Amino acid sequence: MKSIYIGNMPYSYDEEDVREHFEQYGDVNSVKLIFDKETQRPKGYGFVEMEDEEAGNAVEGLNGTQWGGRTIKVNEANPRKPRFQVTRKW
DNA sequence: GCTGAGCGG
Repeated sequence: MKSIYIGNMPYSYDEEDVREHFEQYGDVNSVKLIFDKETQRPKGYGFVEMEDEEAGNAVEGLNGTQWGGRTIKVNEANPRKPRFQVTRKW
């Protein structure tokens, strides 16, 4: 499983919209969009979890594409704090 | 109710 970073999204996008884009490349395990904890406004970026191959395809296929008129950024996400990553698949 | 760098409310 891989985490994918999505940036520069339109603020109007929600997790369902993101999921639909990524499901063209495989099964989406989870979608997480980041909101500002104080104002509750979307920060315009988020994360998607997919299987490794499908994640690669999705990154290749979706990076630099236009979502609602905005060119989004799609990349493999940085690993989070190691102690919080309890679910490893080794 | 807009805005626009960024890696997790």
